[in-house]
Amino acid sequence: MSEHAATPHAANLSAASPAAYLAGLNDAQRRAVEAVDGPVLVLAGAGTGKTRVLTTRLAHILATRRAWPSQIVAVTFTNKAALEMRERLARMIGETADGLWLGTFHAIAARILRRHAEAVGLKPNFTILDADDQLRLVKQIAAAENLDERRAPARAILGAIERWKDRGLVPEKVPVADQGDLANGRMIELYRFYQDRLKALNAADFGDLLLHNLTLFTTRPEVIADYQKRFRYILVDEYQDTNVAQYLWLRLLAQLHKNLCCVGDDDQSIYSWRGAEIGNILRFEKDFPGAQIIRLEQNYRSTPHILGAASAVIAQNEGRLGKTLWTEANEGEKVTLRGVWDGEEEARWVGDEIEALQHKGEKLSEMAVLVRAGFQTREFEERFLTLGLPYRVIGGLRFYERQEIRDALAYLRLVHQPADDLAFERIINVPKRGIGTSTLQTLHALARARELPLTDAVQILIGTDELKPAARRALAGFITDLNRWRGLLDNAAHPDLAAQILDESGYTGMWQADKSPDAPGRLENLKELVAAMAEFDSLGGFLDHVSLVMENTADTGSDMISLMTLHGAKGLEFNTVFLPGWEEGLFPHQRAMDEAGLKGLEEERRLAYVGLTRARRRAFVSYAANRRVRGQWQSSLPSRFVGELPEDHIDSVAEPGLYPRAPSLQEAWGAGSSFFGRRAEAPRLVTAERPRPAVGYVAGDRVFHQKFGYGTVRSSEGGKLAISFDKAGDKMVMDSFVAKA
DNA sequence: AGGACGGCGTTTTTT
DNA sequence: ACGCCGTCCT
Repeated sequence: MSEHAATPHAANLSAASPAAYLAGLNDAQRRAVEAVDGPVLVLAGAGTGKTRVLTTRLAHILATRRAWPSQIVAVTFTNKAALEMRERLARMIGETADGLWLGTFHAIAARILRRHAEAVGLKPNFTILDADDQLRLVKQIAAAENLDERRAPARAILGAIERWKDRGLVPEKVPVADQGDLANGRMIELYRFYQDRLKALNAADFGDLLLHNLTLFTTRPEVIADYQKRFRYILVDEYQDTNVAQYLWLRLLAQLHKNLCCVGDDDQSIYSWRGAEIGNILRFEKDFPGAQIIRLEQNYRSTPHILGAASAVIAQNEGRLGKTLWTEANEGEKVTLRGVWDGEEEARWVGDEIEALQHKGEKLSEMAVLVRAGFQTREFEERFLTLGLPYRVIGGLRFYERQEIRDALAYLRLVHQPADDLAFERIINVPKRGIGTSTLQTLHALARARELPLTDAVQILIGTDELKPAARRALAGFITDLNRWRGLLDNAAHPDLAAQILDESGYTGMWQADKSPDAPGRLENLKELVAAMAEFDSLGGFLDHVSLVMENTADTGSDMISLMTLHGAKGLEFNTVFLPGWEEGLFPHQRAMDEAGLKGLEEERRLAYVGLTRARRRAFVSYAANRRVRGQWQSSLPSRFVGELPEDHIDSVAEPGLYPRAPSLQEAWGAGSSFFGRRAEAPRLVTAERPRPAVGYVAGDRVFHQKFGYGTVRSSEGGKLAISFDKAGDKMVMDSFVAKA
C-alpha cells in the first residue's frame, strides 16, 4: 500500500467558484457528481448522461483533492466501458487521472489476486482460463468420473459451477439443498474436483478472480484492511448487472470509507441468466444504510414518442424502483408498428424502409436491426445482400477466439506457465508430431498418479522405455524446445521470442503448407498477434491482456447497417432502430418464461425497453403472423409487448386482412399454466474409478507390464524401475505402469 | 489419423 | 433445416 501516505489536502474545497467541469450539468447530474461522501445510488435512465456523470464525478474527486488517483477504484463490466471512461477522463483532466484503478471487475480482481496469489494456493503467474479451457476441463473431469455425457452435459455442469461462483460460493459453502439432481447429486463433488484441477494447473477461471478475492479478503484481515484503507472512493458502473460475488466484493472494499457510488438502471437489467442479481440494485438502500438515491431522468437521446412507448412498456413491470424519463425535445415521429405475413416480408419491409431513409440522406451506420436471437439475423442478411445494402453483424467470433490465435497463445502460455496442461494438450500435436492418443494416455496416467504437470511427466517418461521410440523422440524434442524458449524469456524481447517459438515449433510452417483458402488470413492474424505484443512490457502482461481484455475489433470505418441482438445493443444508440420479431414465444422468448416465470417475462420486457431506448429519432417495431422455426412453419401471435405500446405514441400500419392490433393480454397469456414449471429429469449415476496410487517396489519383485509382460525388478529409484523382462529384456519403466505379479 | 455417420440441441454472452 | 460434436470405422 501507500504510494501516498497521507490524504491530499482539501484546500480548494472552499473556493466558491464552481469548477468548469460542472458547467452544463443538469441539477440531478450535478447532485450526483457532488454527492461524494457516503453511499450513493445513481439511478440513471437510458440516455440520461450516465457516463458523463461518472467521469465528472471522478474529475471532481481528484480536482477537490479528496483522494489521489491510486486511492480511487472505478469498476465497469466491459473493457469498452472502461476504455471510454478512461478516454473521457483524459479529455477532461489529462494525465491527472493516471494511476486510477479503472477497469473491469475481473481486471481489477486479477490485479489484486496476482499480488496475493499464494494466499489462495496459486502462484503469481497463474493462467486465466477462457470459456473454452473451462469446458474442456469439465469434460475431462466428467469423463474421469465416468459421467454420462448425455445425462450430465459438461455445459450444464460448468453452468452450475459458474452460478455458484457468481454467488460467491466455494464448494464447501454450497448448501446441499442447492446441489440439484444434475450428475445425480454429485455436483458439489464435481465442483470441488474442478477447483482442485484449477489449482493443480495454477489457473483461475473468470469466476475465480472474484471468488479468490473474497477468500483472500476474508482469510487475511491485514490484506483487506490495507485495501479498505487505500480505496477512499469506489465507483461502479452498470450496478444492476453485478452478481452476488461482486456485491460482496464491493461491500468489503467499501466498508471503511463507505464512499461507494453505484450507477445503474434496474430497468436495464438483462443478464440474470449469467448471474446478475437485480436484487443488488433494488436493495441498495437496505444494504448501505444512509444511502442517497439520485435519479437521472432527463433524457437527452430520444423523442418523446419513443420515450412514451418505452416507458409504457416498462411500467408493466412490478419489481422496479421506478423512474420517469422526460425530454425537452420536440415531438418527432411516432413509433411505427407493422404486422406482416411472414419473416420474409418483414425483412423486405425493413429493407424498403432502410432504402427510403437512405434516400433521405440518413447514414446506414445510424441504423440498426435489433433481434432477440442470433438466428434472426439471417433473414435480414439475405435481404440486404439482395438489395446490395452493406451491413455488419455484430457479435461473431472475436480475434482471440480464432483457432490459430488460441494455438499460438497456448504455446506462449506453456512457456510462461509450465503447469498449464490445457495449453500443453492443445498444442502437443499441433503441428503433427506423431503424438497420438495412446501416448497422451500414457502421459496422463503418469501425471495423474504423480500429481505432476504434463510437462514434468514428459520429462520423466522420456528417460524410460515406456513410449514408442518415435513418440519418445518427438516428446524429447518438444521438451528441449520448450526449455530453450523458457531460457530465453528473460533475455529476448517477448515479441521476438513469440515469433521464434511459432517458427521453431513448426506452427507457422504448418499454415504456410496449408493450401486452404483461409490459411493466408490465419498467417496474417499470427503476425498481428506478435505485433500486438510489443505494446506490453512482459509476456505475462500480454497474456493477462488477452484473457481479460478480449476486445472486439469492430471496424467502425465504413457506412453499414448494424445487425445485432438486443443484448448486444445495450449501451449503444442509433438514429433509427428496427425491432423485428415481436411475437409471443420469440419475444418474449418462451424459454425465458418457462425457466423463470414472471421474473423471466419481466426481464424480457426490460429487453424491449432497452431496444426501444436505443433509438434517437425513429423506432420500427414489427411482428409476423407466420414464421419458419427450425424448418417448420408456425403461426404466431403478436407479442404482448406490442399490446403494451400506447396508442398515442404509435403509428400502426398492419396490413389488410391481418390483425391490426395485438390481441388482448389475456388471450396471449392464456391460463398462464403453460408458461411455468418445466424441469429437466434426473440424470443417471455411473460410479467412478479413482486413479490408483503408485505402489512401492524393491529389487527382486515380480511384476507384470501391459506391453512387456512379466519381469523382475532389478532396481527402483524415484518411481523409475529397472526391470528385466522375461521376454522383452531390460527396460526402464514407471512404477505406475506395472502391477505386482 | 482422418473421414463418414448419427444424434442432439437450437436465447441472450462478458470477462 | 442445420450445424456441431462425438464415435466409429477404415
